[in-house]
Amino acid sequence: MNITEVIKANFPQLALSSSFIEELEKIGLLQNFDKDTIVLKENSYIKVIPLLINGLIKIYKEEENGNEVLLYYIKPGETCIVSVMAGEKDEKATVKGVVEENCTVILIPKDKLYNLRKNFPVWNMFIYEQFNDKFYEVIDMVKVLTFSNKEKRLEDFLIKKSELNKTKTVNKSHQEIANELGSSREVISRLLKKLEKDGKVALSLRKIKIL
Amino acid sequence: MNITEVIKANFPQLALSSSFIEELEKIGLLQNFDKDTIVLKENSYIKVIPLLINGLIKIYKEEENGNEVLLYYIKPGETCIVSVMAGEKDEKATVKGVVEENCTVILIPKDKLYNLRKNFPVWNMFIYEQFNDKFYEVIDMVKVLTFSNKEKRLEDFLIKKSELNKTKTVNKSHQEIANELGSSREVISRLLKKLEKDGKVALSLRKIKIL
DNA sequence: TAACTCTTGTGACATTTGTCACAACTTTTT
DNA sequence: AAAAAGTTGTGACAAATGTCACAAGAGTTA
Repeated sequence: MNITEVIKANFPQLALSSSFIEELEKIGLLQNFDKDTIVLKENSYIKVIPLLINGLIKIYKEEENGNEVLLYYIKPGETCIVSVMAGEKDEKATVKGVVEENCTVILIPKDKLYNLRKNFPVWNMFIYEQFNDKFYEVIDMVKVLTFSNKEKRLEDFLIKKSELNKTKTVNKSHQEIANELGSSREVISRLLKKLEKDGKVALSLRKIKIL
Repeated sequence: MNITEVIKANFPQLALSSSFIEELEKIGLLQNFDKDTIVLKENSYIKVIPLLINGLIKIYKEEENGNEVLLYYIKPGETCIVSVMAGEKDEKATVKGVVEENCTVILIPKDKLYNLRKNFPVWNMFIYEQFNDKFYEVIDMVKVLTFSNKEKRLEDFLIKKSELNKTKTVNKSHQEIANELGSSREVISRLLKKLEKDGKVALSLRKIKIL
């Protein structure tokens, strides 16, 4: 597996520029990360930017008291925009990132970012698009949080997560889901039971099948 | 009032590049918008991008049924990033923008964006920063919506709004606030009464004074 | 000043969500 | 197989929020 190949396969917009691919061959580094690796720490400086080839990364916000909220997932073909920004501005991140499924990534050293921004319009457009996508995802989340109840939020979460998995099941405990959605285990259990009664899901231990 | 002056006064990052200012003198257009002008319509294409010199623009999301959620305000020194993105991608916006306080803006035609992105790293950095700021604002909103009650959300709103106004009062009816926060008038009235009892605000008709 | 419109106050009640307590069930470890 | 650890189910109750109904106040217009 070499960089040119994986870029062409996963980042068609970037592959449009052959000079960009050449550059990436020079500065990029292929690497794997195992599940549960913390790839983005709060309050620490960014050294590298990942381009995700395989796997799944979860980006979330943690409160002082340990509560967390899921913000979004990074999937193959995407990068971590909060890392890009923190890198460009040489600032600390204020969100956390953890590997949800074993990952393969291309790492780009932070100090190469300026050069990419200056010389490769395709890179800038890519960043714009990435930012835009996640921005709208989070905006949509604000909408759901404002107008919908937990049941709808839970349904949204299950559907989105199962789409990312490309399977019809979500393998998480009720407690884990409660943490990601900022709710309590009992509430999630109750709502899941309701969804099961309504014929929308099938429940088993650590496994929710979407029907 | 000419473009070079207002750029230097309101957009220091952009003013770093004299060639950028020159370019803007060529393609930019100073214009005023009155309160309540709709500057960003849902489902319509973008023709111009605004750089805000004076005033305040409200960006919000509207649901099918007419409900709305406030997303953020654009203040002097900022641009409308959803417009920039929609312009760059030639897509429709999915949020709305309305003038909250009479505005002066520099308008940049949409079809000049590619050239700016290609030739002016300061412009790209500016867009990155704008995106980043609003992204974190919305992320913060997700956090508040997830972990805080309406009372906290209302307090946050009042403080943020009064800071933007640079006065200690917010001139809105309870109904208007309820709309922006996606709640009901009665709830907002009750919570405001509570904040008044707690000595945090003083209430009069269409006027909330922060103490 | 009277009528009208917009705005605010408030009680009563329903629904949603959170919290506590505890039982039961599954899987893993010993 | 027994014990332990992790997971799920559920009733009871509390707190927060939404909804309905209606009254009262403040400003505007006739």
